[in-house]
Amino acid sequence: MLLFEDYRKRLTESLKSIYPDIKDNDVAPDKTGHADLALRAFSLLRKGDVKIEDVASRITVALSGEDYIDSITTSGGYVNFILNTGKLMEAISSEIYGTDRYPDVFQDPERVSVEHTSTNPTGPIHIGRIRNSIIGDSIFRILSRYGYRVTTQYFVNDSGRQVVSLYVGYRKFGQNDSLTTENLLKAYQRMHREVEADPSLEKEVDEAIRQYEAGKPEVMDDIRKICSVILGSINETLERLGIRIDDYTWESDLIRNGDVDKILESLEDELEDEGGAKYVSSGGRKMFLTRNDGTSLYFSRDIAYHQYKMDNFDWIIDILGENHKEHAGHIRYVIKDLLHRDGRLDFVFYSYVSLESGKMTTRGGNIVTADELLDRAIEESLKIVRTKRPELPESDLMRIALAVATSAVRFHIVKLNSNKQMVFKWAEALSLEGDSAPFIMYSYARAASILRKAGSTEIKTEGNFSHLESPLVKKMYEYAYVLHDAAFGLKPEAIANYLLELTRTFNDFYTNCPVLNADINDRSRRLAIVKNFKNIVKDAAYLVGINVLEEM
RNA sequence: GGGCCCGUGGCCUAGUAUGGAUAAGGCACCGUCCUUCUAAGUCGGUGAUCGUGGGUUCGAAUCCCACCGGGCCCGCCA
Repeated sequence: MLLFEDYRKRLTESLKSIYPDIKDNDVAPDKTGHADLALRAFSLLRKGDVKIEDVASRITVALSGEDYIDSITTSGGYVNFILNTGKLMEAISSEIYGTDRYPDVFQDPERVSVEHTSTNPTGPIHIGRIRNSIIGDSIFRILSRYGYRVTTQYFVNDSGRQVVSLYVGYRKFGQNDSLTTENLLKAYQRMHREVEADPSLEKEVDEAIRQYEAGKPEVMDDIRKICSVILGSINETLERLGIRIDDYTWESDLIRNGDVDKILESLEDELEDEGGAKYVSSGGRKMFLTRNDGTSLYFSRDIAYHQYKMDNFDWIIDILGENHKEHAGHIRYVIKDLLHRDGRLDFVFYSYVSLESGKMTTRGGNIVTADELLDRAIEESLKIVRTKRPELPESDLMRIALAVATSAVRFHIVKLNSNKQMVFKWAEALSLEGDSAPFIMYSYARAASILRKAGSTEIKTEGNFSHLESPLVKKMYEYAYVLHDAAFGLKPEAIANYLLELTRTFNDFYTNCPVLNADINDRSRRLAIVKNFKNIVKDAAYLVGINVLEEM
C-alpha cells in the first residue's frame, strides 16, 4: 500500500463524522477549478431541508483546527475546499527527503504473476503484439512500485499446431538454410502457402504433434532448437525496449511432466467424450481439452499453466489480445468453478493494432516489426538531436536518440486506453512533440538543468506559495492517487496521461516563475518545487517506460 | 443469428468503473515569444448538437433501452 498524508481521506472522514449520510464519492477533486476538493451536498440538502450556507458554517466550525484547509466556501450545492499548498508540499517533501520517493510504500508480501507477450515463437514480434509487452511491462512496473513482489511470465507455445507446422515447414523447405529467425519465418510462410495449396500436408503436422507429445527425442530437440532461436530474437527486441521476462514456461514441459494429465484427472467427473476427444461444457458450450488422438489442446495446457500459477502466486494477471476474451472466460470457469481455486485472477485485454492497409498476420507477411519501428524511431530522433545539439559528441547523440526513440515508442502505445483499436500510422508513431515521451523528457531535462546550475544553494521546502507555484505542487500531490488508481485498475494509461498533465503544469511554472534569478527566499522554495517535480517525473516516467535524461 | 469492445472539433486522444459546476489535451492551420533557468518549449486564435433516438435523474460524455457504424469472438487452431 501507499504511504502518504492522505488529506482527501482525512477530509472525507471528518465530513462523515459531521454528516453520517455523506458517502466517499461525495467528496471529490474538482475538475473545473473552483476547489481542490468539493463536497457535493445535493442529497444532504434535499434530505435535511437545510441551506448550503448552514452546512458550510457547521463544517467550518468543526474543521476550524485543521491547518491543511485554507478556505471553505459554497457555490450552488457544493462546499468548496481549498487546501493549503504548504501542507501538501510538506507531505511530498517529507517522503522524498526521507525515502527518496513520494509516495513511499509499505512492502506487501503478496506475490503477483504478470504474464505478457507469450506470442507464438513463429516469427519476429510485430507492432500489434508489442502492445501486449508494453502494457504488461508497465503493469509489472506499477505493481512493483506499489509494493508487490511481481514476476513476469512468458508462456511458450511450443506444442501447438502453428509451431509444429513451422517445424515441418523448416524440415521440408528450409533444411539447408542456417537456423535464423529470418529463414524460419520464410519456411513458416512457405509452409502456410503449401498447406493452402495441398491440405493433405496437415497430416504430416498431425503426425509430428503426436511424436512431439510422445517425446520423440529428435523431434523434441529440433523444436526446442527452433523455438529457442526465435525466442532469442524476440527477447532481443524486448530488451531494446527495456522489457525483461523473468520466467519462461514451455507448454511441452507441462505435457511431459504430467501436469496436463493431472488436470484431466482432476476434471474426470466433468469430462465428456465425443469420438475420443474430451471436453467440459458450460451453458451448452463445449470446451475441448484433447483431440480424438489423445494429444492435448492449448486449452488444457493453459489450464495446467494457471493451476501452476495458482500454486505459486497470490494474484495472477494475464495480458491478452481481445480475441482471447472467450478463452479467458473458459479458463476462469474451469479454474474457479471446476477446480475451485479461489486465488485472484485478472485479465487485461487489448485491441489489435492494424495497419492502414489492413490487419497484420505473421503468416501472411504483411507486418511492421517492432524492430523496424524502433530503427526508424532511432533514425528520426538522431536527426533531431543532431540539429538541436550539434556540439555534442557522436556517442552522446546516439545515447540521447536511443532513449528518446524507445521512450517515444513505448509511450505512444501505452498512453492509449488498451481496449481502443489502434490504426498504426508512421507519422503519429514517430512524432516527438505534443503528447509524447520527449515532451515529458524535455521538461525533466529543464528541471535537471536548473538544479545543476543552482549548485549547493539551500533548498527550502516551506514558505508562502504563490499562485504560480501552487498548481504545480497540487498536481504533484495528486500523484499518489493516480498511482493507486493505475495499480488498482491495471491502467498504465492513467500514469501516462497524468505525466502529460504534470509536465504541462511544470511548463507553465517554468515560463512564469524564474527560479535561479529569483530573490533568495523565492529561489530556495522554488528549487524545492523543482527538485520534487524532477523526482516524481522520474518515478512515474519509469512506470510507463520512459527513460528520462539529465540532458537532451 | 448470439456474445464482448470501440464511436468525443478535419485527424488522434483524456474524461466513462463510482453521474455533478464553463467537455480537457495533442496533430494540422493562422498569429505570438529566444539579451531570463534547454524554443523537442510558451501564449493566443479557428474548430465539438460527446454516433443517433428515447428513458432515468435536481443534474448524463458517464447509467438504462433501441438503433447505426467499426473491430473481435462463437474450431478436436492458438
